[in-house]
Amino acid sequence: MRDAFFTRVYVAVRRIPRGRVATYGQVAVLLGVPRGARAVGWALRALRGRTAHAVPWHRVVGAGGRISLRGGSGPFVQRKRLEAEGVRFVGGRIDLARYGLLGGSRLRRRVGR
DNA sequence: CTTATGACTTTCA
DNA sequence: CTGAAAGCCATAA
Repeated sequence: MRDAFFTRVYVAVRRIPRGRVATYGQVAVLLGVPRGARAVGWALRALRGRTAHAVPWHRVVGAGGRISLRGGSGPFVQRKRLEAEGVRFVGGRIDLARYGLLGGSRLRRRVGR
């Protein structure tokens, strides 16, 4: 089965719940390619030219919760969309511990500190 | 098959 | 923290 690698990426990204984000590396791991972060980016990049796509690409960020997109209005759009879903940016970064795909910690109920 | 590119990640200075 | 370099994957030419 050598179906398009893109399809797998899109499926994985679609699995990301609303209000949550995942890193390229995480998606790559889910696909079975821990080091295929770049490949994931390549697949998402292909969406740019697509008109209709049900892929929440804005939920995919770089390591550390930082937007990897560069140039153009990409970064701006992504941030805007994430904020619209409830994702909070702190210092231009996202707290993966909370909004991360595997964010064990949930909002509300401060763990203390 | 070889090169080049890129929405990545990690490490070192 | 910022910047450069190397490593890894998939695709295009």
